[in-house]
Amino acid sequence: MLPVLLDGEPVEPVERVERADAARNRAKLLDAASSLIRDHGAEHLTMEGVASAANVGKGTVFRRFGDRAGLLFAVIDKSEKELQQSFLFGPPPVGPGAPPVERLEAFGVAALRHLRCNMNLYVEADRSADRRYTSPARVVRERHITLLLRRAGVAGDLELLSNTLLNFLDPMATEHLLVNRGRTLPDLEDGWRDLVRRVTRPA
Amino acid sequence: MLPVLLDGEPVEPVERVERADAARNRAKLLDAASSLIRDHGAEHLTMEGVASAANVGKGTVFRRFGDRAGLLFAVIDKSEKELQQSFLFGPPPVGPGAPPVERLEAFGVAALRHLRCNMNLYVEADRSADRRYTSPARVVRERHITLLLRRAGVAGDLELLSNTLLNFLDPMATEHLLVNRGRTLPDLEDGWRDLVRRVTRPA
DNA sequence: ACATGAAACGGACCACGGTCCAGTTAGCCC
DNA sequence: GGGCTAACTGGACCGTGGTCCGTTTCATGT
Repeated sequence: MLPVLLDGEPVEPVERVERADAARNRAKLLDAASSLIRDHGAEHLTMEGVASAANVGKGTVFRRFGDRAGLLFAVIDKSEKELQQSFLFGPPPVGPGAPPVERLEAFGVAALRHLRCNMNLYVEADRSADRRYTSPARVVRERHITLLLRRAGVAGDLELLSNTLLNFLDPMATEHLLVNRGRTLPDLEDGWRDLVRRVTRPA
Repeated sequence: MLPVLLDGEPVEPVERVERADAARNRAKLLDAASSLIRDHGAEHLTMEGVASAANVGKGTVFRRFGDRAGLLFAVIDKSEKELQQSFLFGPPPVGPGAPPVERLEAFGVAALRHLRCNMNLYVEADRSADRRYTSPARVVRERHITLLLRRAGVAGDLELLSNTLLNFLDPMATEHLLVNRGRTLPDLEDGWRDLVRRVTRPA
């Protein structure tokens, strides 16, 4: 019995398991990509390069990851998940237990530091991206921020405010400030805390 | 007498005049590009297409405009200049004469409406861009916002605050909210005014 | 074991952005 | 006008992201 499809919703409840060879290739490709990135930098990663380093056809890379951004996000995924764990379930102040505004401040600082460690990877993933605003990572972050804002009793259009805060942590924006403007990480951390306070401050 | 070059600064004070044939080709190319964009949308503009529509070699397009983003910015330039005129020299509240916070609010609203009219062009120009943070248009806007914040007596890191405000007006971010999130232009205008108030509100 | 069909594979192929350089031309000085 | 040089030109060329489709491989039912 198939599930009933009510309308044109982008349903995908099937969640087919990946065939063994496919899973093997996914792992080989992720390994190859990580190595290449470590050795030559994400900005020099090419799809053909990954394919041949993994002894696999180019088409396979695209079939597995969709496009270059997809591959890069997959490479990022592991460490991104760790960050998510820390702010969803980890110890305060970034995890649950601290007051919402404090958590918000801590979240941004953690995100900035995390970003700093993987800067070129994040920048590269964001570059070719319509995904920039729809990546699962971003969605999770946005939900988190929105929740904290609500808990902090902030009134107003929380979706827009969340987006504004998230944009402060945007990889390319951050890189621009650090590289082209000579700002430092502590500058940005202070800037984040200040912004959070301004946004959450009651009228 | 040449100007003295102190060190490795990226000096470019020469400002050579463009040769007559070069100027003619620039005009032909801009015309061709505008037509193609009007007829088929900026997202389908190709450099080769522009070249052949203007009866000119592909190399010439790149020589004149550097890259695709450069060409798109050049096409945008005229209307962007009009916007600049309005907030630098036009009538209040967007131009000089109104109190700074009011001008800031009016500026964002004007920028959003302007953006809305040329959405795909701005999005396309921003897409392939490291220029996103260094385009002359952005620099002018940032100076303007910084100035208004200073005049409004806002304390804090004005560079970061300006960037935050500017990012709210980012073409891709705006498009995402309008298209993927179903927000409306008035939503965004309200969001901008609210953000300005939060940012400029004294501690 | 074997048949069968869906999923995965690989690499030829295409489009487009960007580079290069040998040949041409505009402007300037005599 | 004639010669000189820097600027301009065009299009062949390259690298890379992404598609396509004939072939191969896996999983499952019998």
